[in-house]
Amino acid sequence: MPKVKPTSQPRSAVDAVADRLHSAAIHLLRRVRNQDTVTGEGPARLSALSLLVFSGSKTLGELAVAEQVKPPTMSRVVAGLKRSRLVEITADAHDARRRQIHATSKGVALLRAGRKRRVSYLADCLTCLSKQELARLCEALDLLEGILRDGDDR
Amino acid sequence: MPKVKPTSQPRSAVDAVADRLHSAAIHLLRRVRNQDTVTGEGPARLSALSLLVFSGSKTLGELAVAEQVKPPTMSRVVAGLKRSRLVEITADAHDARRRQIHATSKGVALLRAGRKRRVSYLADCLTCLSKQELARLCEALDLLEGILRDGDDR
DNA sequence: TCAAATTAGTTAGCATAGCTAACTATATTC
DNA sequence: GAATATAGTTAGCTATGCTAACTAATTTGA
Repeated sequence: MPKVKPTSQPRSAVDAVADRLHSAAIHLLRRVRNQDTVTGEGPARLSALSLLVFSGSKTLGELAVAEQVKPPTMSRVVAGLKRSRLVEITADAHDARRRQIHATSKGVALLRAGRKRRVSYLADCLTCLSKQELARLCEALDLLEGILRDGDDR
Repeated sequence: MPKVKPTSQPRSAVDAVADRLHSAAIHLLRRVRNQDTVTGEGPARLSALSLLVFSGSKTLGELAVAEQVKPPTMSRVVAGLKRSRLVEITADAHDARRRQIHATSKGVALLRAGRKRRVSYLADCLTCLSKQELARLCEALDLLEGILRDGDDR
């Protein structure tokens, strides 16, 4: 939920930026998406795998929350990853209902390769920027990341 | 396809920005996505409808190319939009194989309402930025939009 | 001119990914 | 120890992506 704070900006200006941001994000991801198809795994699986590689093993429920998806959906995503031997599932020591999910080395490798491909593609797009422009983009990312971190609760 | 130009940046710096950009775009859209569910139409339909509202009537093939999707996929998306009375389909005067697809006024209204909801949500997220920070984000968007415009050819 | 080739779209059938509802199995609470 | 709550799964729906194979219309060219 967005913070409801008294805004110091004229609403229309904020709206315009919001709209452009949305559109840019859509178009950017549409470009990048095609780079992922060669892995043979869909976006939901890659995203979940990415989380596992980035932040270690998680239970199914934790994954579902992190990916903003319902448990049955994540259950199937994980089943697919397991079928492809990209994750392993082990019992939780303290709670027999829970299942800990870990990326396998194959999973880590696949993710790294995919990430490399995506990043290379985007990086190629960014090489036309000057050093100064790149720094400007970086600053904006700092801001965005801050916004996206707030309200991780939802 | 990205332009292949001699890069003036150290590769690692560009890669890092590319990676952060990718991640920020994913998380941003994941947030916004939930705002769209209330329309009762899925993302592919909303995206196609958006194009129709933004740039007027199109044939099915044009829509498929613009949305980077194969014709059968777009065929079904358009069928869904038609079922919901968000678009109308008319015969092409010059080529009886072609079908011109137009947004209806209901379609325009639905899209505008959805856009308003999305933008409001994002704008709420952005209100915590200062005027200066917002301006910085704006500059970065100028750069991004430039990059995304190049190679619209694909 | 009319047969062949191309082009626009559809249909059928498969996979992934989202959901809810209803279930099983384990933990927790009283 | 019985009731309740929690973690996951299963079943079954929809939407969105694909390819292959089809129909219908247009264009080519002998």
